[in-house]
Amino acid sequence: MIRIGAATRQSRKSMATSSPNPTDASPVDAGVYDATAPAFSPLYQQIKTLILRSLQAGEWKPGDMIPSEFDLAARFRVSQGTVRKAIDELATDNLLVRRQGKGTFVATHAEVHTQYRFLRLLPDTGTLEDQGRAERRIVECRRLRAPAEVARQLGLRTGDAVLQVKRVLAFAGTPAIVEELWLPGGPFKGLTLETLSDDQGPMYALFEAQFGVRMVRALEKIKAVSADQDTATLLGVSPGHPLLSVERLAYTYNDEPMELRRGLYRTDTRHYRNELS
Amino acid sequence: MIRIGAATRQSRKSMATSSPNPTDASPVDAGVYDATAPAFSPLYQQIKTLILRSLQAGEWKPGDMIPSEFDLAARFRVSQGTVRKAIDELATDNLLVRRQGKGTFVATHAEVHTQYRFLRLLPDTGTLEDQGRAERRIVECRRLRAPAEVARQLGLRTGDAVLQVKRVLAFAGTPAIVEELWLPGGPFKGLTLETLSDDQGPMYALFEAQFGVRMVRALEKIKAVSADQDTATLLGVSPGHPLLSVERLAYTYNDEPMELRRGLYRTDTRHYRNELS
DNA sequence: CAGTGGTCTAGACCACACT
DNA sequence: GTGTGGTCTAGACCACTGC
Repeated sequence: MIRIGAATRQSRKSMATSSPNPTDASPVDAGVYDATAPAFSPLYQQIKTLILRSLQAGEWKPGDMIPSEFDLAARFRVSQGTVRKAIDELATDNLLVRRQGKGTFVATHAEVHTQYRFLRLLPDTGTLEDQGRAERRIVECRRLRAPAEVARQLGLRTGDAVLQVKRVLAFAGTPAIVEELWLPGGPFKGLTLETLSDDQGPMYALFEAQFGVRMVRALEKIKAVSADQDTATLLGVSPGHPLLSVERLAYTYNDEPMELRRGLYRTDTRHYRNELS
Repeated sequence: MIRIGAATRQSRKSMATSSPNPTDASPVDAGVYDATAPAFSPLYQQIKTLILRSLQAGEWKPGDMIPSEFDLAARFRVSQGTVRKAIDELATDNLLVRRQGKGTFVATHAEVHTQYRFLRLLPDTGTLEDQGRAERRIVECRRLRAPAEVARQLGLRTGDAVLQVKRVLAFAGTPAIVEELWLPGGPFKGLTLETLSDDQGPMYALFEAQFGVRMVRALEKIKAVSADQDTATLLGVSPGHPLLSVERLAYTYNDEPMELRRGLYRTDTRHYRNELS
């Protein structure tokens, strides 16, 4: 039954920028048939997009409480249930955190709970607490021109400015991870070895606080490799020792790649944990 | 229907078996304070449990369509919205699959879509289709008594009957994976090397069809190791070659462990893919 | 066409946290 | 108490599938 362009159901959604009244016919409603019309998009999806836009724009920062469901419903001129469904999905994606009785908050990496969402190396025996906090040591922080492959993955052009960081993580004095990071120079202007070294919390928390860059999701490619001479020295193993190679591309809002990282993990007494479901 | 434990809000739901009228005081409502009272459990959670129970009992088998939301609402004497929320969560957990216009179905491993939910080894370049179907070869299938460690992980007693299966997977003629599986003898009574060899589909699909065992989720522990002599021969690499060790404990409904598996993956031209979010 | 899941609303009431 | 998120209902209507 004749659906065109934007919408039957959606006519209501123009409310944010124009009248919520169905009498205001948009161009697409005027009978023009568009074979490439976008698929139907429910109201709550549009609300979700609007909230996401506010997050990106920094209207609410990590850790902030966003307006109540009721307030948002009023702002967007929809029912609370519709806002609710939008927030539900954003919470499922770990962009928002709901706290009953308190409110809904912008997710942040500066919480214990999300602390180990991205670092999946766990001790074979005992608990996380047993191994204590990871001790970090920044080995290097340089500004240079992006090699072709790095540029490609970060969505930059070859030769664009990037930052290269190298660090070692240890548990109870024993080095376990050596990592190399590549960050786009623009968003991370001003990042120095000192900034990184002085910080004690999770690196992604610092990225949020200092540069307004929030990592939202990441893709990892894992391989088994042999330790080369340099890495072997840093990790205290012999050359040739099997190591886990973890290559990560991390994205901020809107699927924009913001960090390329390659880690080499010792897995003698630890393992990379993954849940399949 | 369904209520045990305690409840304020739940008074409504006892309507099926007793009066919905608050005047009928249940023991817990009589002013007795129970410090160990179970936490509040919403109606939709209880519905979820009931549906799960039907799944476990085999009332609806993998691939079957379950009753419509309306029918289930009538059966459980709740509103459609409540059933909806229960089904939503079961669908999120990959236990059910919703198909608009058709119905809601019990998830199964015998679908292309879920085919690679558990096998995460992908080619570094090109697509899944490029590498073609995995060629499977069963090397061994023995019935024996469970070693202590295997028994512990499968929730059996040391010495209980278990099946041990060993197989090799290859892509385009090149072996890439050697796997060893341990299955509890009871649920898998009758499994033979022939059964396994004759089957062409995913192993978990065969488990569903032949033994009524549906794998629902799994936990993997990943390490980097060096190939031993035997493995090196099977995979066509030299001893000492770095390999990915993937140890998986797979669970069926109700978090019951049903399979222990250890795979050794070549990662020269392939990688283990993981999405963090 | 009828049957299924999907969206949206409006309103009532409960649980939880803070003040 | 007030304000927040959480649950539940009842009903309307839309979108998709297949007869």
